[in-house]
Amino acid sequence: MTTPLRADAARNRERLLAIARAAMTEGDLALQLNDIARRAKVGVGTVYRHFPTRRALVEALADGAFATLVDEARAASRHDDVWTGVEILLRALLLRQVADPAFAEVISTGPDQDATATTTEHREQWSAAARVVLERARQAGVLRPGLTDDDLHHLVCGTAFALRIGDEPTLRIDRYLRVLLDGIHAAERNGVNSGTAGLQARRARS
Amino acid sequence: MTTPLRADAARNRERLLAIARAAMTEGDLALQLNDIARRAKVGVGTVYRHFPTRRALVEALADGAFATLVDEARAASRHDDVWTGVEILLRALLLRQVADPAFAEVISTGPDQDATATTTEHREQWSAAARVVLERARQAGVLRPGLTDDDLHHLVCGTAFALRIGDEPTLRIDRYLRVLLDGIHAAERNGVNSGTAGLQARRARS
DNA sequence: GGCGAAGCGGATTGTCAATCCGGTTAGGTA
DNA sequence: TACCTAACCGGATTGACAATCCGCTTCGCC
Repeated sequence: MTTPLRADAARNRERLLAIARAAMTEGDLALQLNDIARRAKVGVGTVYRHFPTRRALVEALADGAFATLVDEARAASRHDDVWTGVEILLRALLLRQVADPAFAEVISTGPDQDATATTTEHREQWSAAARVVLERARQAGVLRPGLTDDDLHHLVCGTAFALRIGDEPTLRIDRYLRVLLDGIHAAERNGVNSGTAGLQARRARS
Repeated sequence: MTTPLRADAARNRERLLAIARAAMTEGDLALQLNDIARRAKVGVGTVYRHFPTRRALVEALADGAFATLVDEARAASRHDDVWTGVEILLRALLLRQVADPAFAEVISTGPDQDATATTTEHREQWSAAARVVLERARQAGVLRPGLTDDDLHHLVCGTAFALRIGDEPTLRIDRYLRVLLDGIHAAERNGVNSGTAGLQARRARS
């Protein structure tokens, strides 16, 4: 489909990615493309040829993390315990975001027009794998009713955002994740499978 | 302390705020100051005199909502039922953010150097009022142990973020809030006050 | 070692933030 | 009313950055 990159081009591409990753990791979320070019000792044109837009660069940075996540999601769907599968799934989605700011940016914004083919594909693979895990959980009645796949996706992204505010995100991961998991677990309330009843009862009170 | 504004200055200030609010409400989160100036038929200089930085303008926009929130927090601390107080408190924090993007931006970023005096004061009043509600809840044992005031603040901001992703935020407010509230409620798990034990047991499993 | 396609660089244009200062106006005083 | 000055206004200007464009260079195949 795409002719393989010429040697020098491939070299430059890697160099740019490496430098962009470094910049982003050390906190420069703005990722000024001119700046990246200068640091990479490369013309601006080269940057824009490889990554026509800032978003394209960020997506390229996120590719690795995204692929890993898809694997983790598939592994989660194979886990014996249904609920544990959900925990693994959501924890993976959260950890990837904490570890990789570029990935966090991509995953917590809607699918973009003119997104990379790779990213689009990853996105589909991810939601397919996640759907399996979550649907299993719904069948087993361990997932709070009324929550869509998208809801869960958003809530995890929200949790990642919560971690980004304030210091020492990594120390708070488990705490926040626990809150989320308990919030979306059905069986935790009123003994067994309370289903919608529990939700309504509580809602009426507030 | 500050000499009262001259008539024309006050007029301009109000006009700028009105236009900025309109711009932000209709989705222009970038808030380009030159653009605001043009729309208000005013020189750029005027904008920068009143609001030395973009952040200052956003804070000014958020002032009203922030004041309201402080009132709501104080009301929550006077509520008979301790847990209901918590629900009211966090729901108010969430609703204000959904309703007012400027406020959302201010509240979900750390206290800024060179922040407005008003904003700083609001921030203090808010955390004082919130502290009362949350401390009461801790005493009563209805709040999950191990969560600081800041944690709760962050989690609500995260929930607001989750709502901003995707369509129809308002329709999802109750659902997401319910998840959060159940996640931070202690008494919901294992009958009564499970305390840290419940947390540890579940953590060990995952 | 020659050739054409692919890649490169950086000058350039356009946009917007932010500053600065000469001109204007409000509103108090006589 | 007429005057005065501190406060305020406007927009030209500077600077930073995004994004494009095109003449030159390099790769790698024949």
